[in-house]
Amino acid sequence: MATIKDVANLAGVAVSTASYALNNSPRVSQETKEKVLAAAKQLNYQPNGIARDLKLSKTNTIGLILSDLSGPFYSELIKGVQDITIANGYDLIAISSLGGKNSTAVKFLKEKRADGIIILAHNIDNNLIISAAREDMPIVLLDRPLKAKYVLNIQVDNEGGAYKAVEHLIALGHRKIAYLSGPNNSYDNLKRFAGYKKALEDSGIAFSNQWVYQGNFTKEGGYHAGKLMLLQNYIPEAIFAANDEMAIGVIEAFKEADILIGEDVALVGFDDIQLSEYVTPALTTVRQPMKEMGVIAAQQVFQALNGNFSTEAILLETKLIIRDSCGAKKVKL
Amino acid sequence: MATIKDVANLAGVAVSTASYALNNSPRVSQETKEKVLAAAKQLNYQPNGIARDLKLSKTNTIGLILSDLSGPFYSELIKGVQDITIANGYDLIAISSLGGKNSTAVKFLKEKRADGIIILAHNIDNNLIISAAREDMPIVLLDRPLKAKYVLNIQVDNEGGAYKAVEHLIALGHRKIAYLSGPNNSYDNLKRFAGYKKALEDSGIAFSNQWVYQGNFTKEGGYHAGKLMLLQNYIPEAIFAANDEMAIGVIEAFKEADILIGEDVALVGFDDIQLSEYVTPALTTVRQPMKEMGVIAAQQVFQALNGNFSTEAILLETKLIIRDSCGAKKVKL
DNA sequence: CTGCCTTATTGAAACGTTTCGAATTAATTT
DNA sequence: AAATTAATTCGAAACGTTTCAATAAGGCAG
Repeated sequence: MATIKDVANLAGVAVSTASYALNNSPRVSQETKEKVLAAAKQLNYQPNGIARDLKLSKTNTIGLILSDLSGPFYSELIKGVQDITIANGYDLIAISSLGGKNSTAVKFLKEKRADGIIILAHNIDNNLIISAAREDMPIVLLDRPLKAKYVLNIQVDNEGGAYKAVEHLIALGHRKIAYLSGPNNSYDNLKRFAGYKKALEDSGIAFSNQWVYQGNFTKEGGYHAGKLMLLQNYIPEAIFAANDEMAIGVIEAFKEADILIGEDVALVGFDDIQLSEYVTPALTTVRQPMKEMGVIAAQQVFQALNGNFSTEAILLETKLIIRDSCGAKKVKL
Repeated sequence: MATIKDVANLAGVAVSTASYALNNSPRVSQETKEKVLAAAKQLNYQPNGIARDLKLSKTNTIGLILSDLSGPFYSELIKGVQDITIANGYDLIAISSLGGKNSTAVKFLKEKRADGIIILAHNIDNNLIISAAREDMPIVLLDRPLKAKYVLNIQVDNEGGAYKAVEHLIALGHRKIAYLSGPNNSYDNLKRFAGYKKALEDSGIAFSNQWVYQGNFTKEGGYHAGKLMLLQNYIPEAIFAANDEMAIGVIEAFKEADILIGEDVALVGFDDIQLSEYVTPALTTVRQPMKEMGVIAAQQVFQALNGNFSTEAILLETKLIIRDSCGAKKVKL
């Protein structure tokens, strides 16, 4: 692979002039500029970006860390982030935090391989984030609050969203409302649980622990929780699932037992993933403004890179999307 | 940020010894090793990965270039690739080819920012791929054939898959079978179209150009094509859509006109995206072994990095997944 | 013709690592 | 005690850029 040195040699100039010429600096004459460009072309010269990054201590790249690159849930988020990074002339790369201690994500954080980082991955440690964030590598955290220097916070109003969902179920006349829970170490899950409890409380419904089922945010988890309800022969009047994937699992489990969701039991999810609209019955759910979140996250990164660190956490509103699984439409008829 | 030089100073040793110590080389005594490690800890030293990459001319990273990071279609592929890269101790980063000439993907290719590249993105130019591929950066191409040095080919048997799908429709008694087409510059689409035509031919059905509708591989495209059929008042007996997203668009269009898919008209898609199973009626489709493709692609990269360049293109088999939209299940009853 | 400003070019240092070969010291063998 | 070998440590070069400060060459006014 030809280096700038080869180009300089072929063009008969110093490497510094070659560099200036290639970067179109006004310091160099038109004549030599052409000479250098010709040489570069002849040698099929491609600058070594890594050397450049090292010299400039800048990568021109924003890293987006996700807990699992393959989740369908992130599409819109990525789109939002991408729009802004492209508009700012930066590169975006997506990184998985899969693999724990020596995941690519951890390496990226430690070794400052990007100029800014956006994280939506519960399995990245707070301490790592704190020690990795620097003035020239601000970090935007999307799934939990963390007050630290060079760390920015954006959250969805999980508690409010859950409140809306459960309030809706209560308005439909349900009292025995089960909570299908995500992992307990998930901040999102905790907040949604809080919203659920608050809604019950505000309506004077006593909360009971036996209404809580663990589903781990996965479809399988939801399926098993549904099966468990059936086995225990305890079917609640309504179920609030802390995310859509689990809700879809429940639908499958109940379908196998010929229990009609939206009639025999009401169901509401959270997230509004693409599937939710297509599943039968269509899932009533709480929509998160994922694209907006991506846009704002990226904007925050660039603002921070320009020295404006907004200190206060941003809270994004959710929206209840009423479809068929909660039975509301039938009630109205 | 502390550098290795600072560490060496604090530990009172030369930079080279510090380096050896940090890399746990046997050349350095236990005693100094501890001294250096202590100094590193005290300074919160983090090695600069970019400098390391430059020195070693190696990034320990595999790049996966996708035309659109946010497509739901890639989940399984990514999973497969990820499994193998992690197993080999490499990092994986996903890159979008969005943005044309100065997309991140192009930069990655030109500047050799990864040790190997996997591409599933029709908007990356053949010439770019040819000039970017090198012994120390092999490229695996997933969506089209390209014979070039250091370029490896893996394809899905698009033609065979399409053939199976159309053959199935013919076996169900249909003769007037429409083709819902993807973009004409897509190799995948061309192959699927070829399979469609061959199946017709082999059954002695004359092909007609008016059976071809353009849907551009998008749901909207499929929707409009469906609407167009309705407007023209020409409903075929069966439709073979060159991908699932278009098929789902058709379902929506026909649903609005109260035409029953699976009864009034048979429909088969291609890809078996996650949605296909959940849509109503569930979509009969041709499944691509996406995860397997990812696994094999990654394996090929590592083999190439070890000097074994398999020259022959790999062709992966597809599988017809029969669900409700083709009406086959009803026929059997 | 000297001195001074422009303009164009250059050499060298720097970014933060790794690693070769040499140098120093300690240990072992003869 | 001298010579060889082994164990440590070190200095310097290298990876491929960018950019500062210095130099060289013209051009022009005095």
